[in-house]
Parts: sequence; structure tokens; C-alpha cells
Amino acid sequence: MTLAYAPDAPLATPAIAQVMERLGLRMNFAKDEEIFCQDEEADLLYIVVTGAVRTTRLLSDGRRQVGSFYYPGDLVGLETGDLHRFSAEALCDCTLLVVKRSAVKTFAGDEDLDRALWQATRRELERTQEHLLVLGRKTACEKVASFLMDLAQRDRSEQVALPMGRQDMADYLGLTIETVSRMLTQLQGASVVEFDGCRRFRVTRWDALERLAE
Amino acid sequence: MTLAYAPDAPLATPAIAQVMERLGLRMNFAKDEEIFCQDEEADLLYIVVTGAVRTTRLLSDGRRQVGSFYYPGDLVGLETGDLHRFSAEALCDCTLLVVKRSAVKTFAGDEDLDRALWQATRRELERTQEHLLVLGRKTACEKVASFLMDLAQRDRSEQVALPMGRQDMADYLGLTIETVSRMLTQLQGASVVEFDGCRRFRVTRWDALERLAE
DNA sequence: CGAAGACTTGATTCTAGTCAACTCCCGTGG
DNA sequence: CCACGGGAGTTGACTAGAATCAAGTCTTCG
Repeated sequence: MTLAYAPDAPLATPAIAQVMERLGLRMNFAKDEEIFCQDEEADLLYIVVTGAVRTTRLLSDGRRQVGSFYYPGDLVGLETGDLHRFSAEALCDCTLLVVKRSAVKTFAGDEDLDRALWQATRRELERTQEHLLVLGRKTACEKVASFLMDLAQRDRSEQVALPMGRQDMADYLGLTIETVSRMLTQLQGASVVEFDGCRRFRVTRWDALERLAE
Repeated sequence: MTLAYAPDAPLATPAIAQVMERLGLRMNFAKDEEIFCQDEEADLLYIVVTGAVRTTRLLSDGRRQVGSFYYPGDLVGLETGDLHRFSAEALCDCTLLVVKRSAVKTFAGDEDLDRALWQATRRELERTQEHLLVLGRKTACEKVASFLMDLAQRDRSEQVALPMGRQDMADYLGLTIETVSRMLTQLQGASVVEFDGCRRFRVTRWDALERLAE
């Protein structure tokens, strides 16, 4: 069954982007630089302008879960009440628009903005629910296939870039790097995808990928 | 590390409950009756009055993921854009308050209501993120332990009721019923919890349960 | 060119899944 | 009230899939 779910639609609407442009500050982050930290107060809201961001959460013994990846146009920092429940880090050098929540709040009367932020929160929830299904009920191969599928759908060009390393993929999918690597090799062996170096691939058989992603 | 996370706080605020009381309809559902269906249009919003509800999502081959359980005071049906991404079913005979989204929309000017609904969506997102962590990075034992912990925190009485069967627990935790059963036996063997029949338990060692839940 | 880090591959282990039998409830009807 | 039956839950033996441990190889970058 198919769901009306567009993983590639950006989270920020024009209404939000406009306000953030007006009130916000452009900031650059280096690869792996921390944008905000788990358990820190959630003061700011971000839009990715260029580059990509990951959110992560650590268990006390060091196990890590990647919550999500964010690309240009995505709102980051919604995933939260008063405290950040995840950390956010730059996946590569990137530029973000940053704005104080309190500054956004002075626009509270602005119905469009409120509605847009709520809408964005709902879309974030939808993404998280898709992710839940992947973690709970898919095999390693299905996880990796659906991950590549999501990326390829977002970036419709022939060559799809993987902005994250194997460890990030593994921690996103609830696997180890070795298992991710093996599944990638397997998908290549089945001529479903074709890698050109380890950070760039091409889907050679969409139907097969779709079927494997379940 | 501890997070300011209260899994037992109901999702509906007084502002929402008040409007729903005014505009809503009380409906009864029998055990296992469908409340709404995956891929159906999302017209209605629900508050659990008595009983409990589960949301589920099916993969084409029959694998099932339980999205969440809802108890009295919880809002159900937020988890959605225009189409329901999950089905909802009564876990036991239960009563819900039902209201049309469009009816709520006529109160759009009501800032409190809008804010409360957004807030509720954010709390739903938080719950989903906690669930994500459990599915992605915890072992079978930790999954079961943290599940029992959540239940026990919600229902602070000595004897905690399990309103769901083993299959629902398994599909919520991404396990099989056999594994859930084994882990429950194990936790009992370690004198962490004590079962009185298979639908009722008591936490005998909170510290141990907390440690096992990670 | 050399070194460090990222990725892949192989051998082995271990956790959770599968399949099958068994037990315990619990409700029903004699 | 007890016997029976069926569904839910538990337990055991075995298997499969992913994790772990340990080399390797490929990249990238100074």
C-alpha cells in the first residue's frame, strides 16, 4: 500500500523561511561541529541553508542513535520541548539560519507562522514514525535499501551523494558499520545500485530497490 | 543522564479537553474494534476517556508495528497529516470523545487552543523519539524492562495492569512474543518484578529495573 | 610518499527468531 | 460446580541473522 508521504519535501514553508530571513542570523559550522547539545536549553531554531546536519542521542554506555538527517530547507530544533532531547552536529561544513525562539514568539499573533510551525512539527513527527517502522520491523538489508531509496528520492540526480559516513548510517539504522558495509556490497552484487567511491552511488534498478526496501 | 521527560503526563491539556467536551461526541468501542484505519482520511480527533487504544501499522507481508499506546487523557489522531499513517484500535472496551477537525478549526482564532494542539503534537513527537531510541539501540531485555518501567510510572499503584497482550507488546518493541515472554520470565527470576497472572505485575526492585532499562 | 582514518571482508559468536510442544487461564455449558 | 475447550502464554531445541573481533584494503591528505 502506498502512503502520501514525500520524504523529500523540505520542512520549512515560505512563511517560516521569510521570518527567519528577517530575524535570523547566518552561521557557519565546520564538519562535526556541535550545533546544539542534548539536555541543553532549546532557545534557538535553525534552517539548513547549505550542507547537512544530523541529530544524535547517546545512551550512558556510549551506544548512539542518530535521530534524523537534515538537508537544505529543513527546520532543525523543533524536535523538542524546553530541553533538546537530541544533539545536533554538522555532517559537513554547512551554513544555517539561526533565530531565537523568543523572537519568533513575538510574531505569535501571526497565524500563518504559527500554523506553519505546527505543520512543520507534524511533518517531523511523520518522518520519525517512518523511521520507527524501519527500526522496529525491517531486516538489515531492507533498512539499508530504504535508506538509499530515501536519499535517491530526495536528490533525483543520476549520481546521489552520501553526505554521511558508514557509522552515521549504522547509528541511524540501528546496525553496525560492518553490517551496513556488507549490505551495500550485497546490493551492489545484485546490481541494484552502483557505487563510485564510497560516498557516491547510482540506482541501477529502481524496481528492485523498491521491492527490497519493502 | 536524566531528561526532563514525563511519559505519564496526558497529552490533552485542559484547553483541549474543554473544547472537545463542548463539540465532541462520546463513543464506545469494543475490544479490538477499529477506531480509524491506515490510509483513511484523517477527519476526526479523539480523546481517550476510559480504556486504552493502540495505533498500528502493517507492512505488506503482515509484519506489524505498534506505534503507541494511549490512555485516559491522551489525544489520539494527531499523528497525521491528511491521511492516517497508522490504524487505531481499542485495546479493550473503551470510551472516546470524538470531534471533527473542521469543528476545531472554527476555533482557529482561539490562540490557546492552537497552542495546546501544537504542544500536544510536540509531546507526541517526544514520545515517538523515546520509542525510536528503544527500537534502535536497546537489547530485548532492556526493551522489555523500559516498557514495564513506563507502565509502572504511569500507574503508580502497587499493582500495575498490563492492558495489552504479549503480541501487542512484541509488536511495540520490535520483538517476538516468545522473546517478550522469556524476558518477562527472566525479570521475574531476577526478582525485579513479580507477576500475578499474566496481565498484572508489581515492581519489586525499582533500582534494578531502572538499571536494566538503561 | 607515508600515515591515519574509513571502509571492506572473513571467521566466529551470540542474540533473538523460528518451530513445536506444553501449560495455564478463563469462559462456557452440561 | 466441575469438565471441557480454546486461546494466550511459556518453555525448549534448534536456526538464522546480525554483532563482534581481527585482518586486510582503499582513500585522502599532509
